[in-house]
Amino acid sequence: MPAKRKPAPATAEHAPLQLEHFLPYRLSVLSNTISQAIADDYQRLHDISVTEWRVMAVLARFDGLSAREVAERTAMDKVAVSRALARLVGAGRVSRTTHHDDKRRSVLGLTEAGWIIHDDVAPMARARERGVLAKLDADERVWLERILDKLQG
Amino acid sequence: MPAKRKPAPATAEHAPLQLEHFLPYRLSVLSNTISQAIADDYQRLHDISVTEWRVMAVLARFDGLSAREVAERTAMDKVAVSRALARLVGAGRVSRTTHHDDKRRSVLGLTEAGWIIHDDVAPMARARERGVLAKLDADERVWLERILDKLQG
DNA sequence: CCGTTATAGTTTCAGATGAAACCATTTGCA
DNA sequence: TGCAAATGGTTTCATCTGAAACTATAACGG
Repeated sequence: MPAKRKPAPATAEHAPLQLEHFLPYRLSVLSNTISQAIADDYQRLHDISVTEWRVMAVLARFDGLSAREVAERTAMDKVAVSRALARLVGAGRVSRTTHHDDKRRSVLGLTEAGWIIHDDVAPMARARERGVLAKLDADERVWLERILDKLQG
Repeated sequence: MPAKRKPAPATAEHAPLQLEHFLPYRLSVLSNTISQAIADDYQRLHDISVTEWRVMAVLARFDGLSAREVAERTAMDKVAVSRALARLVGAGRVSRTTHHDDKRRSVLGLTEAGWIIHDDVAPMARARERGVLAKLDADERVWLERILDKLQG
């Protein structure tokens, strides 16, 4: 943590933000810390990026999605998804065929190799999540769930 | 192949993550949504990036910091800070002098022009924060505060 | 003092990113 | 039908990013 410093602003008429109490900033720091810890886990073991992992996670849950649907479910943009898919298909972790009715769409799914990686990474991700939640008691966990639901809606 | 897509995974032995209930993922989406909304505000009005705004916000609060101290307080890396400072100083929004005792350190602060931008952006950022918090009732706001404190510690 | 090590900050390089242009296919509708 | 608009997906381009190398100054140990 930073050392002590001149606490007050020069002139009283300005109203500087206090980042350490500013919700958007706190969420950003917290989120980046947690996501980075998980990413470190799987980047060390498998050669895989955050975007690639998100694509794999969603294909593990929903088989046969198109690229656009993957983008929707991961909240990533379609360029990022396209590139992640190129790498994943190239590495034999995801299979891609063309939709028989609509030749624009691809039909995506994990391959056996993809499942092996998934089954290794998913428990690590869950363990990290548990590590975070362990800092809260049962009440707090319930409230957090509820608060996130409301903020997202 | 069964009827439509979107069903459960093929084999029951896999345990796919449910991203929509996975805390790290939800935090990431929420945080990005909020931060992006604020960034849109000030990028439309002033030509300023997220990193630049963070540097300005912290200098508004703590005058005379060095670049390293800014990096600490913003949780950004020193390369990002260095580059943001180069642009800010170039644009006359931040002043930079050399520390009289230690010629390696810089001594940073907002200029008048910097303060004008700060005083325009800070209220917009606060308004966005209020908009988010307005989705919660008083109880929930208290719990959120408490939960963030515990998760960060 | 002098050499080693540590620190502040910048530059370089190589990869990631997103907006917009692009191609192919499908859909809407006159 | 036929053609404009919409959609799925990829490529391009310009920017952003962080790790590691680098420069300059300061601190430390003998």
